Amino acid sequence: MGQVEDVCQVECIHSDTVAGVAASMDREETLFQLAELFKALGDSTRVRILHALSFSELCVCDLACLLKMSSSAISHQLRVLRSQKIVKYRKDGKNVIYSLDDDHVSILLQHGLEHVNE
Amino acid sequence: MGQVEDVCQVECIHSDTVAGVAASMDREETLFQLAELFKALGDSTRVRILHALSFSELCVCDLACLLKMSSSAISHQLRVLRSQKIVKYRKDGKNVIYSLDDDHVSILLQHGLEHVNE
DNA sequence: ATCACGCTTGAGCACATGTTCACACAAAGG
DNA sequence: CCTTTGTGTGAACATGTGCTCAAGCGTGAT
Repeated sequence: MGQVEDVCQVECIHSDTVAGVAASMDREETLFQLAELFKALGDSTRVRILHALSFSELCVCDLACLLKMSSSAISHQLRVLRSQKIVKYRKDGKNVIYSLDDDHVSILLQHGLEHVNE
Repeated sequence: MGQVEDVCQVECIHSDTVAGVAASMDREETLFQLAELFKALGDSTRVRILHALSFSELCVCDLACLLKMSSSAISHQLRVLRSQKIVKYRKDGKNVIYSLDDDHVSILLQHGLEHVNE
């Protein structure tokens, strides 16, 4: 024992408040996806990619050039961003041109920047 | 050679566009802090904590009870959220009661949820 | 076809991260 | 005083993550 009892038993200090909040909270799965979304945004390289794409669509090579990183590294990160539908892409000959998927993303970046700038 | 050349040399496909974007981008430090903010939001436990706090202020023990986790684990995560000024707290006797720091946080959660819900 | 180029991907490795455990600390009550 | 309770923190461990390297795939040009 110790790891179970430490969970503060079934009810705790303000059990009525806790019950109310528990009833109001969204589904576990939804919150998990929300965390996955923020996790995808929570990397310096990916933030720089998205910030760049908020000004103009760019191909992988352009991004690599802009961020001074290998195109392999950029491609790996774009894969993460694609998996969360944060960026979309179109093919143009040999190039693959990426852009932000929708304006939700710009809005998130904008509000995030406002928080950072106090 | 190989790791340097792979950086796509100094200029790449659309060098004019890249130059324009490079001129428009925010400071590296700002974007790093933005990534740190999203990183703090990018965890399932922390998202659930914040979502709960969006309904009501709660003490550590309440959160532990609500999320069925040890208060130690909750405390560790609250430390991360404090470091990014995402939550604030006040002391009430033996209890420490946490709440969202400002409405930027609610807004970020809200827009994030909208993105998740397509 | 052959080649070059832009891009993607898997393996590997160094490093970061989340939880548990044990302990320490402060406040309230005995 | 001592004990209990709510909370914070460091070490340790397992797992996750980001980059490099090496390869492979498609497209377009020679």
